[in-house]
Amino acid sequence: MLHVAEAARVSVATVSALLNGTATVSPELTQRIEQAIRDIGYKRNAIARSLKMGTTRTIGLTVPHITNPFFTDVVSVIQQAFDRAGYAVMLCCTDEDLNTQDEQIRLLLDRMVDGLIVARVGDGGILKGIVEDANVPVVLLDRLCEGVDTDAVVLDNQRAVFDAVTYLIHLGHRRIGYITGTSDISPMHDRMIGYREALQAAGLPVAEELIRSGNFHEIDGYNATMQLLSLHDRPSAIFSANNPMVIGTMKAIRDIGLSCPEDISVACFDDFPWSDVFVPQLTTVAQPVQAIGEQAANLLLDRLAGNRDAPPRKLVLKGRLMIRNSCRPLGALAQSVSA
Amino acid sequence: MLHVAEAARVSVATVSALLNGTATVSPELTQRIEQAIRDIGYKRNAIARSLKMGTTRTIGLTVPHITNPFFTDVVSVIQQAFDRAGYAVMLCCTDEDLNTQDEQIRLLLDRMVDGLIVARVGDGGILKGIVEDANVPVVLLDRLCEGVDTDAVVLDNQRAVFDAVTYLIHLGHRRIGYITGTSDISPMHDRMIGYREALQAAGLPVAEELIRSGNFHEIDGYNATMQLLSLHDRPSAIFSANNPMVIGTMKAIRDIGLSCPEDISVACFDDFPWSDVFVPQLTTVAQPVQAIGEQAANLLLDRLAGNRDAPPRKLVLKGRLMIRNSCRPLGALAQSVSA
DNA sequence: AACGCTAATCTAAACGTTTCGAATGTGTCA
DNA sequence: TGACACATTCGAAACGTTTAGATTAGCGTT
Repeated sequence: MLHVAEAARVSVATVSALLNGTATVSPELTQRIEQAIRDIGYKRNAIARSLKMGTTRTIGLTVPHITNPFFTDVVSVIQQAFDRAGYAVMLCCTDEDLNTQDEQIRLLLDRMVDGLIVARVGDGGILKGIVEDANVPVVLLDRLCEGVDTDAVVLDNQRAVFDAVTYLIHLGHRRIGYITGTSDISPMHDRMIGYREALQAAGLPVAEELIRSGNFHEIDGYNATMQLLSLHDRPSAIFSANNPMVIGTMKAIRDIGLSCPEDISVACFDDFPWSDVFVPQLTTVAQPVQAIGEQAANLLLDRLAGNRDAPPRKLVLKGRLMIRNSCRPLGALAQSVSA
Repeated sequence: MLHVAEAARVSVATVSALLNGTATVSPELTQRIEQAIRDIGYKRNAIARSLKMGTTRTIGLTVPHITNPFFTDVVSVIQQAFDRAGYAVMLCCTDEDLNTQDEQIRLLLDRMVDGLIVARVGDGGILKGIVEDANVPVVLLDRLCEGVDTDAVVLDNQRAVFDAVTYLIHLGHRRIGYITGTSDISPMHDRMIGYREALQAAGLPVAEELIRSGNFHEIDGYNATMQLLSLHDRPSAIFSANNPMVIGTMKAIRDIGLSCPEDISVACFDDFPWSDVFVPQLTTVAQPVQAIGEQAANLLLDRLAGNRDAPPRKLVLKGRLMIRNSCRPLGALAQSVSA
């Protein structure tokens, strides 16, 4: 900017005023300055600007795994939304590890991000302190966090699983296996409640041996399914509360020599682009990823626009059961269908 | 830092020296400073540091679509690699649009990223100028760019498709449909050459009506496949050079009442986690995503470590044909197999 | 006792902006 | 003609660091 000012024979203050439109500058100087900018190929240094202004027009986004199709989609939507608003997005993957998350949040804060969108992990770690200090607005994504009172966008997980399991019950299933991630995060907790309540509402017992948990990875789904299938009174259906884990479920079913849906019905959380292309077409609970991403972005953008004092807003969106053909009717129902 | 210095009754220079280890400071002052840092909860401001140092420990990464499973995986690997090295990653999605890409690169450069990894779009746009000015190192990912001479990591696309199409020919296929993305990017260009050469090497004619192109989206694959399947002498196999488009291919086959592989064989580029779980298990060309991401990160980290003057390095990795069961043998071969 | 050496610490300038308040010039009005 | 308002431009401080060079203190030598 100094060079531009010299070349245009004006002060840096005038150049700045022109660039920001903070004061009127005469047509003559405008002309000279613009010429100088072109000649020099000048680009305003956003770092210096950030230092002075205290704002970086950058936000931080942390998710457990970007390869989880739910997060892939949500990240994509969020990125686009902030791109439109002229913000850059720093992306971090926490790998479901609390220490990693804390470290990354610190990294982002050091870099003076204007806001944070967090699909948190563990108990939230330093998040609590950050929200309380209230210097940078935080939006919780997908997962609430006990003791952290801030904007959030989540799914009505309990209801979504309740509906899915009720659907299985209506098909005639009585023993329904349930595979969950670690229950320290709210969606897993709420989904489990949905499962139990659906059974109870139908007057069915909750058999603890049908509930298995793992650490969100394909291999965990595989192992959990293997255990369920080797039960002497094995379930006729399995619901997987996590998308990557259902891949393991399908592989286990195949490896054990069974087939879906003939021998065992399968449904899972989170839709994905391939789900209605292949056989079996998987019945899933689809999250409104577009809406989730946009709402999260909007909440944060609203705070960034200056609306700091409004009380925390919690948006709860509805899932949608995508009924395909990976679950088959049992007993009397099966006969009436096959007849 | 000023507050810390005051609280510890030292100068800011001493605090800085301690924090950076650039000079020895006495045990006594060390003690006082560390205490003050704890008391105040001081965090070093990375923006001010960046301004002074001219480095942000942040890199920019642009890809066309993060939802394309190839890019999802590569982005994930790259993010992890830079995270380990203490760098933050700014992610941008260009949506296959050159103007968007130019704008995002400018945005990243304004923010003084230390380096750039670009899966470019169109003809590269302002990339050329940036590489020539050589202020910030650039690594090309997946796609080379004419006239842009810099580090790059790409696949041997020609060879990969050559192998895949040759495999189809060995199965007895003579009319092989080919669906490509827009040919202005190097992988699409090279893959097409691989297709043509495989046919020629086998003494087969290249029938132009069997070649269709689209814009990388599912719907384009759908339309292209519909056209191929309504040819009066329709192909017995289809190779899709792009992963998202193959979803459209599968849907078109289903909608038209055919089935894969019985009526038509399908193979495509890019492997994905679901490919060996469902029916048909898709035969794909798997890219070594882990290696691609790591190599790209390493090339850039090497430049960032100071190795600026080495000539551009171009890494060409090999794809791997994952043979599953979406392609069936034809003619005499089919009989010998079914016998 | 004066000197030089080393180690520890400090002062102050710089990085590239923004912005406040002052300075300058021009035209209007009494 | 002098006072005043207004529009335009400028000088300089500030944002929070790093760092070169200056200063100081401590200590062994001669």
